[in-house]
Amino acid sequence: MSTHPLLADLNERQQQAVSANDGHMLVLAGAGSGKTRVLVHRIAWLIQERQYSPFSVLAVTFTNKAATEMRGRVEQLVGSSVRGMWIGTFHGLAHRLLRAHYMDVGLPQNFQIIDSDDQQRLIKRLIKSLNLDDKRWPAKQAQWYINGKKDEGLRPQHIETYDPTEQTLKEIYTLYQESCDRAGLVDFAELLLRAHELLRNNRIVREHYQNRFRHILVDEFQDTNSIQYAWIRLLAGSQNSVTIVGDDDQSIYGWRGAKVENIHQFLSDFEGSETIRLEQNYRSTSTILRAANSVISNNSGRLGKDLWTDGNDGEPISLYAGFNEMDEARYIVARIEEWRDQGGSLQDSAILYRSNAQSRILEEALLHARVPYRIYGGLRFFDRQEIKDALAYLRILGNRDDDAAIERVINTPTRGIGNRTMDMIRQAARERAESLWQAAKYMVNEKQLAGRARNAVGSFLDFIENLDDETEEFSLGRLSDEVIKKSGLMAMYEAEKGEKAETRVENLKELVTACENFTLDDAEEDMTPLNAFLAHASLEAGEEQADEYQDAVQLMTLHSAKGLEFPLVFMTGVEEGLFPSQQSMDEPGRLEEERRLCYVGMTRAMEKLVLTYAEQRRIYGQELFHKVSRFISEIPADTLHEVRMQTKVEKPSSYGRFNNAASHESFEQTGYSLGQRVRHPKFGEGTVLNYEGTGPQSRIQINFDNVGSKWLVVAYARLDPVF
DNA sequence: TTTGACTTGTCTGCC
DNA sequence: ACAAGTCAAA
Repeated sequence: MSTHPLLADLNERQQQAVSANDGHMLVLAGAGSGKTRVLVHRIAWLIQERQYSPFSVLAVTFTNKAATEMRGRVEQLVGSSVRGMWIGTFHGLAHRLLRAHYMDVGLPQNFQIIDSDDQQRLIKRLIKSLNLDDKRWPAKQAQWYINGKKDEGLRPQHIETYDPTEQTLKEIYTLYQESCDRAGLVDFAELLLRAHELLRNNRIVREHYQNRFRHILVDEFQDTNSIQYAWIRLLAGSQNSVTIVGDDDQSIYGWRGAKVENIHQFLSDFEGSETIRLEQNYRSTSTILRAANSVISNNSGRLGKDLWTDGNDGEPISLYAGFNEMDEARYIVARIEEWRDQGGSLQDSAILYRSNAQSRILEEALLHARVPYRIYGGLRFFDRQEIKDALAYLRILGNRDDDAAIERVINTPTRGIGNRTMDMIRQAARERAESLWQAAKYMVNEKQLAGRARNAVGSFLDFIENLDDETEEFSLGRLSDEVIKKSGLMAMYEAEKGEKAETRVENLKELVTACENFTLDDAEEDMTPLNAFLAHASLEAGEEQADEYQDAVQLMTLHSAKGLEFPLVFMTGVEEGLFPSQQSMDEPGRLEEERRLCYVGMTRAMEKLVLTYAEQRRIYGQELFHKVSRFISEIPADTLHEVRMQTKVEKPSSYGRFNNAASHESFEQTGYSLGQRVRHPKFGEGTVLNYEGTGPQSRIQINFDNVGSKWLVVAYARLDPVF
């Protein structure tokens, strides 16, 4: 039997998944088992072999990046455009549904998406307007409550509670929702919830989509939350085929409502579904795989899966104990330079960290060594203060009732509309149940404001109206340019001094360029360019604008590394309190999630994995001493290789598993730790490289900056620590 | 109302 | 360490 071209180069299990008949399917895909490949080939199979129209396929991913990649790969396989196939993130697809049926869900046509930062500001303001003590009721907590309820599919009226604390939270939720509805604003959770309600309550709409999407495929299913799952169930109806692909060991979004249990739920809700396990790993060396398997085996309640590879052992995993975070960064840069000098490409290396705050030191070290790098995530382009200011003006032009945008820029740059005036406008808006814009207009017209404030507010209103008239015919690029200049934003940032202000000016200019280059894609033909651009800004936050073509080291959090692979991977800050994070140590479930995150990180590495930690680290401006992460002790000792400074002093293998005190051993023996900087009266400053013996007679090796490396007896050398 | 000095909370993560 | 929030002076 000759193999179908779409099945060539696939292993037996993969072929089984790709060529399965209609019906439900769960693909349990381990890290590096060719999961994306299977999904892409499956879609191509449906279109080419089974003759399904691309219109009948719905594919859901978690990131825009994954969606774009998947579409491209399917088109490549099919050999033609797959226009009409719906592929995107849950949020992107929900947005599309709401746009198409805005009237059915009671939204204005030009509704806008607010990000969690906007959301928090809005909530903070509402808490104040309810005369609640904002110490007792932090906006963050209320935000968490509201989003949590929305993720569960709950509206305020569904919540019945006798707990006074929750009653107040419910009150905030109610008021928040009213404000959003009035202003035409939709938060991330609301996108999903509204789209779900649309499908649930509107039979015509529901049946339309149920009849259309015969095949529904969901990637990263372990990260779906309740509302996303309910969404899938509604679309599936009783006749459509649902394929879910996931890995319970890579579930790392429990904190935002993801439920691994959805996998079990799927098996009981979708009767007769076939389960296919992909366990052959094509990515990592067997050493890396063995280590990762060993770590994850400490978790309980796994669906069970044994990853294997027929690849070679490769090098052992390196573990480096930095003296502090600067030393850790220095070591990483040195290893990357070594990799590059041996012919490796920088793009093939990635530095992963637990939290974004860790990136700064790494950046500095790379910058210093002139090694190009690229950061994913973190503070993204459209999240920047100056960009959000400019976008707020654009939003007001599109919709005067956008209270969040008005709040943001009515006095940015300062134009004499202070807190007192704003409080009066807010109060009027609340009493009259209208937007800030309308209330401001009313107060100016009815002379409810004192002379100076009235002038200030009046001229702001006029400014916006005039700007809108003038720019009616403008292209998006010209419009943004005009807005930035006429609003005084550009002048304001130009007047500020310092490097920071300069970047802000640059960013504003870049925003204009982004507007000039922006084009609507197929799915957005129903929108105005302005609205489409604003939606892009919220849903994608500007991933694509970095220079992808330069050969650069990749920096990102462990979370954003999911789904990616690199020949050389550094996992940094492997310390108790950092990774696993302090917050995760209290609840047992959270610790297992951290362990899965560790598993995700390790399995990103193809050839070489380097783990690093710092014995001393500055956090919140305080020097802290962390122990090495417990996850290190879960790695088999024979796959680990401990590196010490430039001399690569190795610990005898009899240390085997590391106890957490071992890393401070050198300090106890000599009073100095490896990597520490010291000053000698004659030789100047240097770094401790190695040590020998114990007590005052011990000798230490120091690499002096000016005179090179020397062995000195601790008792006689008059050394002073340098900090 | 604005500005600058001072105090306080924050560092998980993301669509 | 940094940013956001608070408070008093101009």
